[in-house]
Amino acid sequence: MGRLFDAISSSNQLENHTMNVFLTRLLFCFFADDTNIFPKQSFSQLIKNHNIHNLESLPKLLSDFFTILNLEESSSERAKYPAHLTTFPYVNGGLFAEVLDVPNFTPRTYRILLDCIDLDWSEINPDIFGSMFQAGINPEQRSTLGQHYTSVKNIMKVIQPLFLDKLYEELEKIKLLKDIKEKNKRLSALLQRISEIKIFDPACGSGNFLIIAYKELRKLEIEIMKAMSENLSMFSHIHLDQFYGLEIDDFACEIARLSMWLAEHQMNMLFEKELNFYQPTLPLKNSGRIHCRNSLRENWLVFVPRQSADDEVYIIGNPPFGGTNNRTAEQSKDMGQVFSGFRIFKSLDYVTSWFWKGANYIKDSNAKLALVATNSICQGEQVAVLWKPIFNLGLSIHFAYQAFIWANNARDQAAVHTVIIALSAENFYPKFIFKEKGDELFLTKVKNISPYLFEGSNLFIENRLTPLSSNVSKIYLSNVPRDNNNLFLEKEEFDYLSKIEPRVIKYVRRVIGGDELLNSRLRYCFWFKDESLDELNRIPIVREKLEKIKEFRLSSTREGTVSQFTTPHLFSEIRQPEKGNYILIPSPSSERRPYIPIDFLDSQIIAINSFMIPNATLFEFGIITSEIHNDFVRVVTGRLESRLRYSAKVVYNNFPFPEVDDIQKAHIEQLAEDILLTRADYPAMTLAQLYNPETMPEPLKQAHQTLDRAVEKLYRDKPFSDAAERVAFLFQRYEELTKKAV
DNA sequence: CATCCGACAGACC
DNA sequence: GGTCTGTCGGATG
Repeated sequence: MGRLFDAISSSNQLENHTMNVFLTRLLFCFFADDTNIFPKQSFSQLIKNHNIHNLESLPKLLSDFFTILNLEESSSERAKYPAHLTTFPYVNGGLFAEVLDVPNFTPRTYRILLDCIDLDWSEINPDIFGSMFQAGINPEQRSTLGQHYTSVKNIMKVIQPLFLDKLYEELEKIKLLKDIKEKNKRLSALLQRISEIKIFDPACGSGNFLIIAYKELRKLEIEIMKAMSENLSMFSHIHLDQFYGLEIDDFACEIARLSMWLAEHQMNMLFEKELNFYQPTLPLKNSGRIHCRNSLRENWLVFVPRQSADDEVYIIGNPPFGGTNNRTAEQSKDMGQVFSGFRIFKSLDYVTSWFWKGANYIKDSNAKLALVATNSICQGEQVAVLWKPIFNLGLSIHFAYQAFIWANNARDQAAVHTVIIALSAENFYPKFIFKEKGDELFLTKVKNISPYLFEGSNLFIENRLTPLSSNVSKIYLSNVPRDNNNLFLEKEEFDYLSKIEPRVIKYVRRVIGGDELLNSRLRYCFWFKDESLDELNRIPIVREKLEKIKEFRLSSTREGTVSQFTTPHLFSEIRQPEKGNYILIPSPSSERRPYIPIDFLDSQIIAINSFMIPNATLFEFGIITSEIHNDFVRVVTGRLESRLRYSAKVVYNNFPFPEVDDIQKAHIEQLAEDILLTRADYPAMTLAQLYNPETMPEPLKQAHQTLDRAVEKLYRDKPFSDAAERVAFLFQRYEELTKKAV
């Protein structure tokens, strides 16, 4: 089909929309041929019978053919067309309403068309073919669309807990009724109810969510009808116009509409098979209320109107994600409109726009929402910014899927971790937290779901510039080079330079980022702080590197970087401690480790990609490496996919350190030192190996556990039973401390 | 002026 | 080609 598209567009000058509609019509006809929608005549024959030497008349034939499909069978207009066309039925549904410029066919494109016709279209699965098709057609979308495609499994995670499970529960309850009359009455009422449900996907793409939701409601309807013993309805009560979609891409929109018809036809066939009532597919009804619009610039109430606040509306979908560095100018403008009136919002992901608009749609109503999102909206700096205003609308999270790996057809392990979050104005009890571990699914019923998607209060940890706890050392982000790697030296280059240009060696320092710290890698960098640029430029090797840095900085889109082209010998940001030791905390670091590995370093060693606590004490080391601190990190910190990304403003500065006297402090310091000494017993192991759960030496585990218990005891005498209890305790402490501060 | 993030990126087996 | 785990620099507040 991609070949057909390429062939047609290379030999024709058609508008995008025209091309999209034309291909959609062809697809419908292929499908109609193979599934008996065209009972008397076949489109394939019509095309195949056409004389290949007379291709210039093909557009006229197709154009007439499209007109016929748009003419009611009783219409006198039909008589004006040849007999082999008028045996085709009236299709309607808007698919053939528009008068189209039909493209010309070359012998080559005609052959490709015949190849397409010969495929078996009856087997196509409308829930997935849209995305496949779209990816195959649109060159610039070929690379990205596969990633946005939502599998049926993932769609079910959204719609089952949102409404499907409850409807089936209701059906099962009714089935148990003894009184036949009452039972039938209740079944009719349920039928009526599902015929009034509205499903809305505000970023519907090619319609996956709408199609699956439609099919599932039709299946439920069949079950309801089977349970009825009288007044059996002979037709389906569920209509495509209960399904609403907004989609910015015109082609995706056309495909979504088409897919809804295909799904309807398939469900009609199932309906007939299960209940023995024939459902005519033609003429097509309104194919859902799917509009090609920028969802974020529209008032959703106009597209999905409500008779009253009691209407049963479900907003579902998987809107696009886009972090601050990954948005188009247009998308940033969208966010400006959606979050107008917000003082801070630009650090939010693009996907949160749909949450905020959705939250405003469902507030004070019976409408509910469940959307897929990147896990970053429930971690780190975004949490307070987004969830505070949402909860202030009187909404709560009534079910959630904790972060899971996004699986798609492109790659098994996708490049993002996702969550599913459902919001409603109704305060359900219990609320459900779903957690996937491998192939297993765990369900916890809880009283409240925190914005971090754990059981707990609606407390948010806000960005804080200085430590909440007094008498704690300040933490700093490490140095930032912005040098395009020109100030750095690997071990080999360092050795080489030592030989050929020994006068630069005095400027070289060891440099440590997460990688070097954890894996004991040796890496060096030029540290030209306090050196004269003119002097440095006299050394050819250095001069060459500095030229490259100058060029790199000048080409940056970041103003601050550009202005530093005059100081190419310096790191872009320098915060290196002048003397003494500092604690280095890598960011990020694997979540598999029971503790984030941290270490003391000499100030001569330059830090990058991490956090530094200059002049830190063993006490601070002990607290940061303790289990309770790591528990806190796991809940609140931002993550790189699932990796823990330590942070200053979210984690360290908000962590309620325990209050201690000198004796208690000395005790912690001694236990912290024990850890360092135990590590030193394994000089051949890297920190990554020492803290790998599979290779962590038993004595080191012991030393940590001893420290863990001692730190816990500083908070309260009674031991905690698990991480959840420790974090709940810390949150409470945080709340008290922040209240006091006001 | 300092920090957080990545519908990732790149190394390693 | 899976699997594992952290670079780097822009945008932001």
